[in-house]
Amino acid sequence: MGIAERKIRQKEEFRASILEAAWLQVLTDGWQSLSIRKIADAIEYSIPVIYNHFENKEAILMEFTKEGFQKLGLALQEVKEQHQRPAAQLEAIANAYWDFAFENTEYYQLMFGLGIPACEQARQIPEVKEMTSVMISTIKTAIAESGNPDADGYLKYHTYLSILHGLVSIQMIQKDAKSDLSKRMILQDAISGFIITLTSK
Amino acid sequence: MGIAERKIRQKEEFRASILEAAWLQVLTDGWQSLSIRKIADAIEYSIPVIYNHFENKEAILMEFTKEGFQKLGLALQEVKEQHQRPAAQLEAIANAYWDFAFENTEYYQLMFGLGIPACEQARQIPEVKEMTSVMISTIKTAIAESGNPDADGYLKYHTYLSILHGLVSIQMIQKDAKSDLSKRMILQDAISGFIITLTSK
DNA sequence: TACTTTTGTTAACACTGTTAATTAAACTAT
DNA sequence: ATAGTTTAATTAACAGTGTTAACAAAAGTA
Repeated sequence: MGIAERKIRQKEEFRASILEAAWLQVLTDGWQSLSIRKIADAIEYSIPVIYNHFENKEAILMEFTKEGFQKLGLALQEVKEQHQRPAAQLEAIANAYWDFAFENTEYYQLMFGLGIPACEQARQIPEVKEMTSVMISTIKTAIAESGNPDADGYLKYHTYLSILHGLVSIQMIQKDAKSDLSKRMILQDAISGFIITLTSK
Repeated sequence: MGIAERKIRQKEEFRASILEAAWLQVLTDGWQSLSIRKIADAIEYSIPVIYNHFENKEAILMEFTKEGFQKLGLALQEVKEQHQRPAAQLEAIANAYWDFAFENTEYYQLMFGLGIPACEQARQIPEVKEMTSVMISTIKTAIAESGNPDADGYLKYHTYLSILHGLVSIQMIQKDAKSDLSKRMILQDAISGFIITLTSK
């Protein structure tokens, strides 16, 4: 009864070809341009066959999200093993994380829900500058009054904003995971850590 | 010649009514559900009139993005003025930033390009756990071997991941703004700061 | 060969953003 | 007040999107 096996194998190949065509599209024009019709066109089948293998478009994107986390996990594990001291490991992991994100922007955007069209030109908005200036000025005076007056204000500002944004957007994705209080503790922890490294040398 | 003035005023009112209807829709069902047709329906006009006031849909969303940054900027400025010491100001700003984000999630998502559909259920993916376990285990051993063995590993993990994700996604938005080297310096700065507060008391 | 199950296609539904052509309204000048 | 001009708004369509019901074709089974 190898006939059933072959069917399963064919089905698996079909599924893989869908993902392959979809990923090619994502790599070419970004995940926003992915459409069922384009996939169907690429694999030279009619549209509804795709729904025999994936419940909907979201399921296809979810597949890549999983793949992304898997790849990232492996990459982090790998660099970790190349170091002994935990501090060195954490540094290596951070660098690997960074590299993964920018060498696989499509993966990363899917994994963390990035990529609203309106944000593409967001950096040119004057309101952004006005907001950031509040932060920058505060950080600069903090540095000036600290025991480490030759720290780079802009660098520290980016660090500060990144910590804030990272905290917020991570918590925003995993909505119900934590209590408001424990979320606030994470914020407190990160910010107090930042302030310490900012004001002391 | 008050007639020209009135026209300008009417045009401004029209524009405002479009934004009002659009924002109501965003608040009700999220920015992903916003459509030109729904706006036209809400203001009881035909579809193309909207294009007399906004170049396209993106321009409408951009308007809210600007509004968001303006509101955030004002909120930060306000809390800053309530404190004297820069360190206290930075803490207050961080809290205000946090509050703004979660009291105005629609604004925040627009401002930072968050909200891909596939990410809603992303926390249940097993691959995520496997990736995070690499980080968590490293941090826990770092804590154990440090002079501060009673630190909360999960809390520090969240801080670590948030810093990384914040750095990445901020840099991803403002693509060309900085050189790769200066970006890497920001990463280095943030991570070394984190490690210091992690391993030392 | 006849029957059943699986597989694939056609065609449509209900949406989306955007725009050209056309009509209705408002204003200007005679 | 009427004729001409400019502005405003509408209808209708184009080109897409995800999704699905109804039907036809192929494959496997008796």
